[in-house]
Amino acid sequence: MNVIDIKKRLSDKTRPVFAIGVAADLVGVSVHTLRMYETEGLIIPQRTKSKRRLYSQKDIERLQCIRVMIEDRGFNLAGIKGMMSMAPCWEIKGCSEEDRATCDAYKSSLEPCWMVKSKTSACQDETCSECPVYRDVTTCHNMKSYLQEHWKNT
Amino acid sequence: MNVIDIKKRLSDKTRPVFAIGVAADLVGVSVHTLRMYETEGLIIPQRTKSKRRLYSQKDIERLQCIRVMIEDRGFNLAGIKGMMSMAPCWEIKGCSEEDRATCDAYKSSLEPCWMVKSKTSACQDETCSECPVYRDVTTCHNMKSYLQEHWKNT
DNA sequence: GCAAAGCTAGATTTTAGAATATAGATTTAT
DNA sequence: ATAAATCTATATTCTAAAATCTAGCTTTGC
Repeated sequence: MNVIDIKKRLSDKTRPVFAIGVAADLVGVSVHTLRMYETEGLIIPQRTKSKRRLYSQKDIERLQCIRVMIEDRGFNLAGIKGMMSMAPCWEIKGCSEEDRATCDAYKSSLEPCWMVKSKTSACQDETCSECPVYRDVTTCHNMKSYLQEHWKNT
Repeated sequence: MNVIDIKKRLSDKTRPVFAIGVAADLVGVSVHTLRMYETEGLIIPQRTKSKRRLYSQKDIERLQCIRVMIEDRGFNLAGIKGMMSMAPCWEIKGCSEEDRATCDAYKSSLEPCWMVKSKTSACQDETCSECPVYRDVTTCHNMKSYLQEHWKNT
């Protein structure tokens, strides 16, 4: 690997590099809190072979957004999850009519699509943490204009 | 007024008829809680000449929705307010480019449009409690599909 | 006329949920 | 090899926001 490759790897913000203890320090919360956010469906860290969590720079930014929603805007975790559930995943993913008819994420708005168990063909083979629906839904940025842009492009 | 007129008035769900004490009983909360929801921007009851609150059947249903969000889905008031702020009011009201450029509700997603003070010409003369943006945004029903329908029609 | 209900404003209490701690096992890194 | 960090799962603590209460005044309705 040459110098350019190394630079690329270092600048890849989606590369999972931080152990949970480091991530907790960076975000300013306890490791337990990070696990709680994961249980609630707000964040999906990568895992090592032995199931240890690894967070990317993007994950850190996502977590900082979650903190903004909690500390500055007074949301609780259920509210953040509810906001994240507003994303029109079927439009973003280009689901067919058949996909929509059979997909729980299309029907329900009680949880974000990445928490829905029965996925349709458009999603079942994709890792949710790499999906644009998950990646782009960071509620501390202007969610309303995010939704607007996505509906406009359809 | 004839019998038909009387029937019409009785069946008008937007007619403000319940004093705050009655409304609180119907919803199952204290009068103080209803005043709190109003302060938070979740409900806009009509007022009598002497500033007493009057709630319609629609208001009762709206309040029941708020209770569902709190009790069943675990939202707090900030979260409900945040969800209500997602409505694309400028599309629903058909705001011009100029309206959008000057309207705080278009720019911000921190509060629902009916809480924004500086209103654009499309709204400044309308009573918010009679506006479709306010009326149709009841977060306990499927907010996601509500947003979808509104974007689709634009 | 007066009791009941409503008004605003502010203080107080309660409680759910956010955060922390504990325990026992496993993995990592020096 | 072993100390530090992480894992899951459960129990406990703490706090902020939801709800209630108080006070003084006004309106309503019998």
